[in-house]
Amino acid sequence: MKIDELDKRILKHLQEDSKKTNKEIANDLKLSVTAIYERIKKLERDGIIAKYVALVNPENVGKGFMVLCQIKLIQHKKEILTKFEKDITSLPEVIECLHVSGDYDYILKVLVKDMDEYREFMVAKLTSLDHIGSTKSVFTINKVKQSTIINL
Amino acid sequence: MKIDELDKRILKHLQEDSKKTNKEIANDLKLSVTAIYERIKKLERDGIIAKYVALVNPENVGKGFMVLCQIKLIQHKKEILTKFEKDITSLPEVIECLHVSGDYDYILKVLVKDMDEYREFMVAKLTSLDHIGSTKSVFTINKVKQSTIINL
DNA sequence: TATGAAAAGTGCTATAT
DNA sequence: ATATAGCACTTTTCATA
Repeated sequence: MKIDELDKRILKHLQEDSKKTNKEIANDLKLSVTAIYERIKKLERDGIIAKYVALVNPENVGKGFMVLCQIKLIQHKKEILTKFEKDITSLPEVIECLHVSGDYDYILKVLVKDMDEYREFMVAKLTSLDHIGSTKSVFTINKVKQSTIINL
Repeated sequence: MKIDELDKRILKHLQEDSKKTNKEIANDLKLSVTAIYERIKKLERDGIIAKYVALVNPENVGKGFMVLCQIKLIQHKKEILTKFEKDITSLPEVIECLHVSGDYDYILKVLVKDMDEYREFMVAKLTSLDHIGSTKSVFTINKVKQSTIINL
C-alpha cells in the first residue's frame, strides 16, 4: 500500500506510455524483467494502477468542443442529489461530473462536436432533468494542458 | 481519417481496457485477428488513438484532493498569456489547464494530498507567478463521474 | 525481494485469397 | 480488404539465491 521510489519510477513510465515493455523499464531502472513484472502486478493488485486505457484524440473524432457546465440544483435533499447524479452519469457526453463547493453544486465536463451539438445536449438532455435550478456554461478556448499523469 | 462503426467498436474496447488482446476483440466483433490488428494500427497512425497509458488511482497515492482553480489575469497581452501558460504547464500538480470564456481566463485542475498541500501550492507556486489578477478555488466534494471514454 | 531460464501467449510480417 | 501460418518478442511461471 505504501509505494517506494522504485514504484514511483515505474509508475512514471507506465503513466506516460503503458505499451513500454517490462524489458525497457528494467533496462532504464537497472533491474531484472521479473522484478519489474512483480512490482507492476503488485501495483495492479493494490489498486494503485486503476486501469490501462487507450486515449482518443477528441479533435480527430469530432468531439473537439469542450464545455464546463456549472449546475445549481433547486433543492439539496439526498434523494434529489442521488437521482441527479445517477442521471448525469448515464450521459455519454459527460466525461466528468464533480460535486463541488462554491456558487454551483456540480461542474460537468461535456465533450461534443460544436456549439450546435452542445445546444442540442442542453435542450434535449440536461434541462430536461428534474430539479435543475440554474446552469452556466464555460466554453474552452484552448486546452493549454491536459494530462493523466499524477506526480508522485 | 473517417472512422466507421467497426472502428468505433474497437475504440470502445480499447478505451475501456487497452490490455485487451486483438484476439479478444476479434472474438467479440466476429472478425479475424489481423483485421483488428490492421485497424488498430491505422487508428494509431491517423492519430485517432493518441496514446496508451496506465491510470493511477489518486486516492491511493495521496493525491485525493482535487481543486478547480479559476484564474483571472491582470492583462491579456499575448506575451503575458504565453508566459503564464508556459509556467502553468510546468507545474506537476496541475493536471489540466483550460483557457476559457466567462468571468475567469483559466481553469486549472489541481491534484494534491489535502488542504494543507493546496495552500502550500497556492502560496509557493501559483501566487508567485506574474500577472495573476485574482483566483477562486472550487473544491471537489465528490467525484461523481470520471471517465476517459469518448463516446463515438 | 530479486534473478535467470523455460513455458505460454501475443504481436507482427509475409503470403495468400 | 480479410484470413492463415511462422517467427520474434513479451509476459508469466518457476526454481533458486
